[in-house]
Amino acid sequence: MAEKKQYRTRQKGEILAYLQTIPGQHITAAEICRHFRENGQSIGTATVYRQLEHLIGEGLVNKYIVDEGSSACFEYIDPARNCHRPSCYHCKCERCGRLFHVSCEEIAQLQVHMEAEHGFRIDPQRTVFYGICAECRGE
Amino acid sequence: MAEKKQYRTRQKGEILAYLQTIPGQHITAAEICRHFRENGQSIGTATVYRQLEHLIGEGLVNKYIVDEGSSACFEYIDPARNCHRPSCYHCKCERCGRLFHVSCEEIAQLQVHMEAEHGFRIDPQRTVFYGICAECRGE
DNA sequence: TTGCGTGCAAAGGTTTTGCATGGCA
DNA sequence: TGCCATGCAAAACCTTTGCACGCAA
Repeated sequence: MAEKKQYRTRQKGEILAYLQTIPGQHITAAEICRHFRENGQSIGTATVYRQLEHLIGEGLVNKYIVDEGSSACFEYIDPARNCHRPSCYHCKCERCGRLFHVSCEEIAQLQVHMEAEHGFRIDPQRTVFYGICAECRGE
Repeated sequence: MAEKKQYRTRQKGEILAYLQTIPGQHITAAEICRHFRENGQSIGTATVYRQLEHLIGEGLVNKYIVDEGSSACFEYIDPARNCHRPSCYHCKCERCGRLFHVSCEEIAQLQVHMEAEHGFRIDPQRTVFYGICAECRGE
């Protein structure tokens, strides 16, 4: 893997800094653009997409396809909180839109089972459980 | 829910009939269009999308958003085989792009666990496991 | 100076929508 | 005769790409 030389630019720094203020939250490329536009520091759409791609490559950001027709969601992953350990998964509530982290023995077991019995090695970083969260079901 | 009156048309019948020949397989709207174009029975793109939407509403077809940039996948659900039982999930290989069905006791158990312990009711229809399939790992 | 990054606009691809026409009941 | 369905094209939408210029190292 050839490590490409990367320059530090204003846009790159600002995008990362902004994402770090909302770790674990879903956000679209368009929303990132809007955030900077409203703060008077406009960043081009293409640049946002290109920087997000870099961050994904560095493992700092995950990308999720949540709905059709709408745009993809990006999420900052705090490396310190080590949220990408093997059995840490994401649950997305289809009603309130919130994103939860789940990490437990049962999921780890399923992961082992899937690989042993079905030959399928799950990628926890990209896999998202969709469903309804406790609060939304209670109401 | 108001049942809308529906007419039986050539296009509707042909789309459903074609999908029924490939139950459990994934196909895009464009591929459906191409199939009919090649058989000399052209059906407009808009019509295909509109009919697929009807079929989704009737529970005969499922729609999956697997990747981004590419088109959505549709799949005929045989009502007799009841393939949308609670523990039927999809696995998408990130390398070869194939989409597999998985239905086993372990996943069903995880589903129960997630609801009991984490209060999260998984929606199997929308959840997709991403990872690497057996063949791609073996090579 | 080198060459990556940026911004704009245009292109690319998928899906939706408007509108006149066609066809089922 | 109603009115849903169709087809075409245009629109809407998200994302990528081409290109000239800017800027970090």
